[in-house]
Amino acid sequence: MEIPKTYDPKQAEERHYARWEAQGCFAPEANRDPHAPVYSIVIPPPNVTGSLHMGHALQHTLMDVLTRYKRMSGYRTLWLVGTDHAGISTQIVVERELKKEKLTRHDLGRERFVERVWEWKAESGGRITEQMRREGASVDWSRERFTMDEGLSRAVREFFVTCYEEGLIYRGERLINWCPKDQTALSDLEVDKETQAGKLYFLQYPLKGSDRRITVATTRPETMLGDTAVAVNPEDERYRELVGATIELPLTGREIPLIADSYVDPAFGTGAVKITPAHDANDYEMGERHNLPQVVVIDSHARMTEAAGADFAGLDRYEARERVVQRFEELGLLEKVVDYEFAISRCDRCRTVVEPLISMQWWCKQGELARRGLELIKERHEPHFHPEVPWEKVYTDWLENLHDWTLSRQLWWGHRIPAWYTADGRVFVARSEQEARAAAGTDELTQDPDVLDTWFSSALWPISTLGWPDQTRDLETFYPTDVLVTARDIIFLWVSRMVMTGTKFTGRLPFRDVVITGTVLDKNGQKMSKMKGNVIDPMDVFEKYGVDATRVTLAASSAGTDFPWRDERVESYRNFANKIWNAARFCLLNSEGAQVSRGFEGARDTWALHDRWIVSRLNKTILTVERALASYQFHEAVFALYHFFWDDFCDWYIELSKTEVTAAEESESRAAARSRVLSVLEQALRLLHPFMPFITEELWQRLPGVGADSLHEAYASAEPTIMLAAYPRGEQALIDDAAEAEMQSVIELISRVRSIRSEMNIKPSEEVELIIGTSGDGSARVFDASMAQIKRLARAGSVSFTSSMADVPRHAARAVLAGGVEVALPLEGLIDFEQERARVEREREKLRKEAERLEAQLGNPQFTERAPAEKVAELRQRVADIAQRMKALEQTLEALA
RNA sequence: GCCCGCUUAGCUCAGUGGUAGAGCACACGCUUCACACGCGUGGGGUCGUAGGUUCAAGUCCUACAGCGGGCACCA
Repeated sequence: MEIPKTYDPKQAEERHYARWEAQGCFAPEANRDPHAPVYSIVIPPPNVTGSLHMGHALQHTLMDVLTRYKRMSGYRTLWLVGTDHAGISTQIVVERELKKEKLTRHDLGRERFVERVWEWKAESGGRITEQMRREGASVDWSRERFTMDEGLSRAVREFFVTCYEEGLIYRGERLINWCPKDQTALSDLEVDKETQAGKLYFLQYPLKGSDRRITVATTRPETMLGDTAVAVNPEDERYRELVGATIELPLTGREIPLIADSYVDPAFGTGAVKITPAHDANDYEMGERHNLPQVVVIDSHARMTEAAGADFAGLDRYEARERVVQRFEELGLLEKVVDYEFAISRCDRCRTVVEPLISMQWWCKQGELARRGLELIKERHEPHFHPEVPWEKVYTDWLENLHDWTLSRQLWWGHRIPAWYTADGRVFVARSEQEARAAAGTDELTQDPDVLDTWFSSALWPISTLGWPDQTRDLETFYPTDVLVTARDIIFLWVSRMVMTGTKFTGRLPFRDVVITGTVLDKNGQKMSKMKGNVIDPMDVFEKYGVDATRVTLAASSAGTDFPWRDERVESYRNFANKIWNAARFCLLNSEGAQVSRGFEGARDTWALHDRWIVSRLNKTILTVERALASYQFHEAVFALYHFFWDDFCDWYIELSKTEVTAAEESESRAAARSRVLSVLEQALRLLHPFMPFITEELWQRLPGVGADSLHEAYASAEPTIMLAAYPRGEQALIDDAAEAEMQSVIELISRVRSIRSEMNIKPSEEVELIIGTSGDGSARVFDASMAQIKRLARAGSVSFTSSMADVPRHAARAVLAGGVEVALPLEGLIDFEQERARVEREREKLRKEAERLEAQLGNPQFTERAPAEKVAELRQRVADIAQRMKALEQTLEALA
């Protein structure tokens, strides 16, 4: 059999995914057991415009690990996939395309533009799904959904209309976040607050009928053109007698009142605040309280309006700022300008500074929708966040402090708001235009031009993808889902809103668990961003190191906290993949006459020590993996598998088995040993499959004796594939602590001999003689049974036992093992007595210190009284062991004297 | 301002009250018939600081320091 020495990921990756998909392995229907338990996950739908980033790769890896694990465990498993229409992002992308043709969306008109977006989606939307195939994501493509599919759009209308009828959705004029570039309203969650170095301007306003002036401080002087009051704190002594006075607002000729409001902080600035109800959220509220007029001086393009006065109309907001400041200076009304750091809001799509504007929009009341979710998290900790700290609290705090949600967007791409208006301005909200016409009693209706926030349809994703509002079989079977795996930045935008819709429309939470992953940072711990140019494309990493290595790296790094991406790390897992490849290569090159299925036939007491040991280690590993995955501790599962495979299986088991496995003569025992090694390998491949789907399939397919019989019974009729093989179950009965202890003593013996060899600079090719001194406690029997292995791995030509170390030649290096077993290597001519004594004395000193510490602890009556009896016994045992070893070391020193 | 997280080997990080761990890096040796993307052997730690709880603290509590994050209407 020709097997290359180095694993080439690409050829495996290209072959297997297409086959799995074609054979329907990903769909829950692959499972033929009518009583199978159900496991389901819905993917957070990536933007259809996008390409995968490291965060996706991380989340998808975790979801795929869970999905493959549950599928192999016999669950009827659905990982539902789809993409999001991503309103603003997609519209921007297509507008950018149009710009290349020197066109704007307005040139095309709404209908043609929307067609154009659909065309674009048809051409480019497949990129992200192709990338998901590359990742090995075992999603069910037969149920792929898009948030603008007819079914999902129907769900959106149902949601909207129901809430409208219940008074949860309403239309109203309020101050909103407006993006002057994208020309749309944004919700509070779609703007990023940023601190910025700027200036604080102190402007003086003259009082009417007096030469007094009142000074106000502002970061946005241009808004003074829209001031309709100045406010002070009613308790503020400095201004008390001025309340009610009239101010002559400079540059406008307008007269505005000086009012009192307890919102004003007397300690900040001058204690007097200019009030611009049309352009500031706080001022808006104060304006409502005091019935102040709203003077709109900035328009939707962030330019000054006619109302700003002839000198300013048409100016950009920043030009206007300069000119206002200049005028104040000319008038002698600019008191001072100081450096000041303040927060500005940017559109999270285009980074433009948003403008607060008063605008008519659709809103969704959040309080009532959130109530059930709040009860569940507070009373039952549902959904259960992983890690629970800090996300449960973050989520709870947000639900407790909700503002109404701005639903409408002034875009063309998205779900059109299902509201129609008559010529005289009456509004009809309905599931269809026909319904609206019937209700209005006229066909002369105009539909609201706005579309809904992208997150509105996302909020329905777990139910709409399964068929809601119809009570479909899928909805019945797969809802609620088991777990949601996502990033922290959409806990509010998405997670909380799915909870609202899920509890409202089904009475149940859409998922039991929520796994919040950390963020993948660059190698310096910086957030990746296109602007910084430090983005690592997962496709490049796949290309360089292979998909499996990348997946394991991500799973191993995901302890819930952010982590820097380091090539060294993925390199080490690339090496791991190669290790797996070569271990399998060894097994296959020595597989003649062997079969996986014949691995551990026969009574256990006929197995060799290392066989009982590896089976015990294997089962402990399986139990660890089970426990780790049940609590989403992916890194723990990876570490357990990595160390089992590399340390236990490769470094020890294969080496311990080599004498038999590589025997030149064909024999029953050689075939049996080969079968056992193959069988452990095969179990390990199954265990690794959810993390490393490609290499495990590639190798599994080549193993002798795997086939239809290897499949989980739920998939009995399928084509053989490791992804439908049964995931190993950990069996307590196969854990053999005695075998592990015995094996440990053999390993210690070999390691100590190797250590001496290394210290004594004995060439690896040179064989040594070993004399083992045992005190007749049965350890001689253990070593004797593993004689061939000890000889091979310690490179010993001969091994003999003695009951008295006094017989050992003086020219020997010695060591004392746990349990007082002694080992000596006669090394005529190589021993420097002085040096050897120093070595032994160092060891004795180490033991003496440890014994001292332990004895002090045992000498403390509070310890022996209060600590658990087993702890005390364990300590006594250790002290006894040390005493025995010390005694042996003393004798060794005497022999060297 | 409020809330939260982190601080463990040179680096990046695991760590469940009871003998401090991994990967990488480093040092020495190795064409040992699966693998140099490897094998063997080593060195390297007062677990941020100061208190407290406990028989016992890297682990639990309090304060402080440094770093990072989230929320917030201070002009």
